[in-house]
Amino acid sequence: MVTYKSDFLKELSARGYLRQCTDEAALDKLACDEIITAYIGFDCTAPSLHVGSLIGIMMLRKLQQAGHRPIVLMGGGTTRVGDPSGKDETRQLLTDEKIAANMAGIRQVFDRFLTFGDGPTDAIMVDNADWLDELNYIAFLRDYGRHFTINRMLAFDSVKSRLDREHSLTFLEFNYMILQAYDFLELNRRLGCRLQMGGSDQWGNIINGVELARRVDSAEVFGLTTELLTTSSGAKMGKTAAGAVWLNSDMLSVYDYWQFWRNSEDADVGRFLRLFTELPLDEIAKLEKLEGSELNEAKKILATEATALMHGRAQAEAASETARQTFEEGQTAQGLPSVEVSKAELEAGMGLLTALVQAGLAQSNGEARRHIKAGAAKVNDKPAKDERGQLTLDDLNEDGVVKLSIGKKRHALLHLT
RNA sequence: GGAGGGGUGCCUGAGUGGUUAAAAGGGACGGGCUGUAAACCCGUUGGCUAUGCCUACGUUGGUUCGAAUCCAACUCCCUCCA
Repeated sequence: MVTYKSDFLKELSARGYLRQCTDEAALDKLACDEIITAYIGFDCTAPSLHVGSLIGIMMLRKLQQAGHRPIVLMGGGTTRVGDPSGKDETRQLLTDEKIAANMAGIRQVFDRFLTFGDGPTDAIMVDNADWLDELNYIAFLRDYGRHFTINRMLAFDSVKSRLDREHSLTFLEFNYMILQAYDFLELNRRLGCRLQMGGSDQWGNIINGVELARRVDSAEVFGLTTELLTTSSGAKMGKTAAGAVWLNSDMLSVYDYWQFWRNSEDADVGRFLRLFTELPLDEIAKLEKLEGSELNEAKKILATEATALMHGRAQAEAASETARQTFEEGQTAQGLPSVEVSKAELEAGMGLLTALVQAGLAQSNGEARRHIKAGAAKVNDKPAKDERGQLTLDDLNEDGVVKLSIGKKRHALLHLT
């Protein structure tokens, strides 16, 4: 491992963020000498970011902590084009309204990780629609298009994998990398941005920007990528039974977010502690040395610390307590994700299948039925065998709720409105 | 513009007139073992008001008692030629 002089790269390196860098020696020197302005772009393809983006968000945070200035680039313009990286199929074109709504959802998380404002190291948020929307086609092609060769573009993974797999890649999407490269140039001109960061899948797009800035403005800018977030067993991370691990709490409850981290594989605990918590490294070193079931303590700390960064300490502690009651004491913890039902509905008798679906424990009645058949469904911790079963007021426990479970880990409560 | 090949479920990929809601693998989920881990073993994997009905093999139409399978048009992709 290279030894860095700057606080920024020292920290990133020590915590295992770094994958590739266009010129680490020069970037290291720059980080020592001046305040670097750096950015990461986030496309607005969903109403929330998910854990896959968290590593980037953390990097922006580290950047600011090291005394530099982060830019959050919202891809209001590029989302209208669609990044082909890692996608087999052309993305559905999103409407402008949808993009605006997604952007509003995504913005929320950054306040938790960054300090925004007008100071020299305060974070800023910009939208690339501000400059992409007004580009003139011919002028753009003449000024910038001539710096890109098709030969090179075809060699990029994002393009190549599409072509290799005999999937179509539209000209629209093909332009994505040019626009992303142009973003970097534009941010360099407007805000003096010197560094673009991103996941390793963005490497191709990033070096395009670095190249473009050098060719057009003779500007020296840098690119830096992180490892993609995968589990030790190689799976892409970020999925749960319910879907993606969203960062916004209206998309995924704080409790489920906590659970996601709690369920990390043994082999990932140390790595995740370094990447996604701000515990001191020596403490992490101790935690990851724990063996066997003792490692569960480290997982709990990981879960609580990571959740605290995202949702605040109080909520993280609450999720932790809910989990403790549920798993260690076998109680019906009030903090479990819950859905409300009307008294009338329960009085009339509510189908067990319907209840499981409403509680988000199954996607369809059919799935709920299968779970019941497999013996995975429980009502108030008692196995539910009857697919035609009804829930009534009698099923309310002493706390006035019905606890529904699928398997050992997934629980939800029915509350009366 | 010409010739040939192809479009199957979350993904890869079999299937060339009926027993096909569609082989197999992957992934995912559930059960077992455990430590809310990994590995391993077993099971499940279109929807519904469910002994039935609906939707589904690129799209639309046709042939047939019956079509993912045959025909036609359209569309998209791949390879070669121009």
